[in-house]
Amino acid sequence: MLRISKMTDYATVLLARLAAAPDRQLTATQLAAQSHLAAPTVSKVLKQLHRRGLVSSTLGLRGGYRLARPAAEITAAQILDALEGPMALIECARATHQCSIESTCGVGRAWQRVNLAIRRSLQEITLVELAGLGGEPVRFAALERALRGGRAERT
Amino acid sequence: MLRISKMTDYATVLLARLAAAPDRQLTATQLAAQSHLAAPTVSKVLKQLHRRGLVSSTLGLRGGYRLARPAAEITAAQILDALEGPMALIECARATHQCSIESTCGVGRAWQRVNLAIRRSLQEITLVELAGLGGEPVRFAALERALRGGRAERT
DNA sequence: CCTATATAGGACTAGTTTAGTACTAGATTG
DNA sequence: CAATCTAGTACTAAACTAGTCCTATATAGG
Ligand code: FES
Ligand code: FES
Repeated sequence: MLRISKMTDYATVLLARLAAAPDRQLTATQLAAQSHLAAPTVSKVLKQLHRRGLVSSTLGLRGGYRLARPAAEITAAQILDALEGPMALIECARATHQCSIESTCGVGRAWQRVNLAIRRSLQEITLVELAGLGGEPVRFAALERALRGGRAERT
Repeated sequence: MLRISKMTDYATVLLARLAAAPDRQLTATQLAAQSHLAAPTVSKVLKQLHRRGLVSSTLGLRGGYRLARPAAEITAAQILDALEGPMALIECARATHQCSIESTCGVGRAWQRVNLAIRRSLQEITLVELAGLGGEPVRFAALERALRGGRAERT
């Protein structure tokens, strides 16, 4: 179904919260309350995000989390990678591709290009847009350009 | 990991085979042999493809499968839909979206747009390209347009 | 009419993945 | 030194996937 995991979804929500309060340090408990998510789950996701360098943390009393860098520098692709590892649409696209029928089918290569194209598109979407902080409605320039197919359209 | 299921991968391979022999009727066994896949699995996938109207079948002795319509009229999006149902990147994008935090998060909406954009891109990719039958290398016009970002690039 | 060859459909099982929870350890403040 | 945080890991339950198997039905040909 070409879906992302719930964890990744949660991660986006939490990152959006953090992006909305760039100067404050938020604890896992606070974020859980704000997001209406279970505390242990939130904690798990945040730990993962920390490990992948998307958030920075402070230990101890009065500790908490904050974004490791400005929201504009965090992309959808990075979030996906952090939670689910580098994406590969099909098995054959993985690192050690050992597809037995690769020589004859040629399909793998085609999917890989789809893969790459989607990935690059996701790299153009930042947390600012995902969090809806941009002031203007979310806008995926590249993808929309693709969809319009060159037709000029205003607003 | 944003991946498609093996079944969908198999489906693409099988459809590519059928596309390569548009005038012949191929049995599940023949396709299995050509693709180096297990016969029961191939059969299962073909049945699914038939149910979703991507291939037509002939029963009985000397029966078999063929494409229901020209390869150029079968898109990657249709194949994905056939095997996995309409794609929804996140839970909230599903038919009965009952996300408890939808009002406050806004993230769901953003992902939905990503979802839609990817989907439309997949609709521009036909089986001709996936099967590598086009003569020229696979070309995803819309997606590449998106990636170039308006920069002119030759070949 | 009977048999061999195909597809159609569904049920079933094993395996893998995901989601969620719990527990232990370490850091910081006051 | 006690309270409040995060860090890391391990574990369990549930969901999904992949693959197989069984039964029914349709067709061609002897
Ligand atoms: S299915 Fe792996 S390369 Fe074609
Ligand atoms: S997570 Fe469902 S709408 Fe935000």
